[in-house]
Amino acid sequence: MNNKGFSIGQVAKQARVNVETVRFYEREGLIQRPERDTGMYRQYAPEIISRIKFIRRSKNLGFSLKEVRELLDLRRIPGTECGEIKQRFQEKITELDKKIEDLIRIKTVLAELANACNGVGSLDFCSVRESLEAQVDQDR
Amino acid sequence: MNNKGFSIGQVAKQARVNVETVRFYEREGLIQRPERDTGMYRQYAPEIISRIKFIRRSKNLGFSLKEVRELLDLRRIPGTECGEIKQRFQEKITELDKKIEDLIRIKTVLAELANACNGVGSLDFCSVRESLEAQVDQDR
DNA sequence: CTTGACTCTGTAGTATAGTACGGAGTATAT
DNA sequence: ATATACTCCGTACTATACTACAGAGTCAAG
Repeated sequence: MNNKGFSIGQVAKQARVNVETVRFYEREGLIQRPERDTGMYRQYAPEIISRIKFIRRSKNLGFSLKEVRELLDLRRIPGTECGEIKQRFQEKITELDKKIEDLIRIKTVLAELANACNGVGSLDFCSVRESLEAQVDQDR
Repeated sequence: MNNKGFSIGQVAKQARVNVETVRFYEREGLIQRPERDTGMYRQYAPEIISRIKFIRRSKNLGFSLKEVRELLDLRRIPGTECGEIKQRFQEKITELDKKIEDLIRIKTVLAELANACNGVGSLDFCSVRESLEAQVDQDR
């Protein structure tokens, strides 16, 4: 080993995933194939850790790995004009705004449910229903 | 058929899922078993549609069906005090806030990436790296 | 009273996202 | 030099969340 970088084990530990997941992400094209040291061990630059965390965060927010890959690949579509790239980014940002809205909506439902519980014991089902119904016809 | 309610097909169509999914959610305890008509067909009250949409929205935001079930079951844990229920809701709301923060963070990354693209052609990788790195050590 | 659309139950199949494992090589500490 | 820990590759297994039948019953229209 000529240690000019992180080993896969170190990366996995710091990104709080396991080693197999790092290799899995590599196979799936979510992270680049790293350099290898003399003994064929993977050598990672520290940036990989934030990248893996980014992937995990995105996944945690309901993006599929395919979507995350698209997100990360936006910046280097060969032969694509800057304007077009910006356009695509804008679309993604709009998607994110929609998700944020949805989260706020769910939060509102929960807050209402929590408040509906005023007396002792069980909850008034009517208010639950109202909270849920307020969500109708948002469609998607 | 004695039509005092929606059929499973009508519900599925309105909630934009397919019929099998409605039955699947029933099996998984995410929606209640509905009344049956004379011919053993399921009869749904209109509220079911908003409930299914709520489930879908939550899923789209990275909650597992198990988590959604927990969310929906919060309001009727037998023998649980109101204060405790409220406490649990508060925990969930805190989780949601975290997700909202994460989304905003991802949005920031994308916005920065979009801006990094100023000239013509490919993007400056440094700014990409910076954007990603700004995310480090948020840990989860 | 039959045709076609819909529903029933149950089981099997699929896609996604990992996770585990076997057998072998590599590195380091004693 | 040898035990222990780490890594390699490839394949197999798992959980989650659907999705697709198969074979039978139900319903409404013509």
